[in-house]
Amino acid sequence: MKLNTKSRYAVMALADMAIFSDKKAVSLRDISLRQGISLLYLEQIFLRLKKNKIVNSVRGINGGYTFVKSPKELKISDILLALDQKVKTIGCKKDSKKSCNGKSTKCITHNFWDELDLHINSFFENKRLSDLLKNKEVRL
Amino acid sequence: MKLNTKSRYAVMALADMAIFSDKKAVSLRDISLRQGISLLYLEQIFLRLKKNKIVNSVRGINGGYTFVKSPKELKISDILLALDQKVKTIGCKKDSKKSCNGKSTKCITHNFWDELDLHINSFFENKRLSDLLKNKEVRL
DNA sequence: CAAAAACTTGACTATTTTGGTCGGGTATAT
DNA sequence: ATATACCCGACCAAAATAGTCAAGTTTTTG
Repeated sequence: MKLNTKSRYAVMALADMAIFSDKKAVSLRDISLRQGISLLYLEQIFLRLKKNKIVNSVRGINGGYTFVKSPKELKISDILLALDQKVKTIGCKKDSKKSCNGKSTKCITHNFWDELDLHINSFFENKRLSDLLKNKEVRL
Repeated sequence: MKLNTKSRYAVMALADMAIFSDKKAVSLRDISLRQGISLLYLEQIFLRLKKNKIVNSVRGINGGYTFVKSPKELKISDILLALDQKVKTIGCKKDSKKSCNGKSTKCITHNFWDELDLHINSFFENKRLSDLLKNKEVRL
């Protein structure tokens, strides 16, 4: 079980933004250089962050991205959601026809996976972006 | 982020075994039929469970698999480990040359991912197979 | 003993997901 | 004007996933 790079890079990039955003917009180029993430890939990621109202964009020569919510208010779960990465450990879906494995009843481990999802998602729900930056010296 | 079917089926199959093992070995054929998992796939899974001392096998006509540890003692983390599925949310490794993204320092979000791994793994560490079966009516 | 049930094992494969890149835009500050 | 930076859809190679296949071996029981 692992998180994909898209989600990971998104959190990294936004953490970077949080550190370096002193009112001004932060450009992807800068983030790319500081965090070692491909610029083109970052564009793809920020497209979705923008669509999901995590960031605003500023075009033009001193452009870049700014936060919609402040890092203090921005939940990690919001970020993952923007990238379609909510945790769904299993396939047991509430399909109309069959639940779980084609049986009419829930599979024996169903409740367990539900618990797991809850356990993981609550972690992301309770973390704000600003929490990641505590005790971080800023490296320039 | 999702668990693969191998781990999922392993837990399901072992839960099934726990319900139906009244001293006797449980055959994969029975598990396959009850849980709707491909027999051939189950074989692949149980091969690894056996190699990792989660189950013993009994050959021959009334053969099947039995538990090495009782379901009361068997941790879910043991099962996942047998299938190489310990949680490792990210790539930040302790490589000798570079940590995280090629920088000499840990990436800004490193501690966060460590926390996440810990959070998830502790869930699996604290669950025993027998815990999944509580409040379960046995369906025949 | 023969036959069937059940485990053993490695190799193989189709599909999907991942992790990006490419190319051609558009907007805006200086 | 022009350089910088966002915008966006299409594309693609490689890896992982989710199985299947084939060809066994072992053991019980009729």
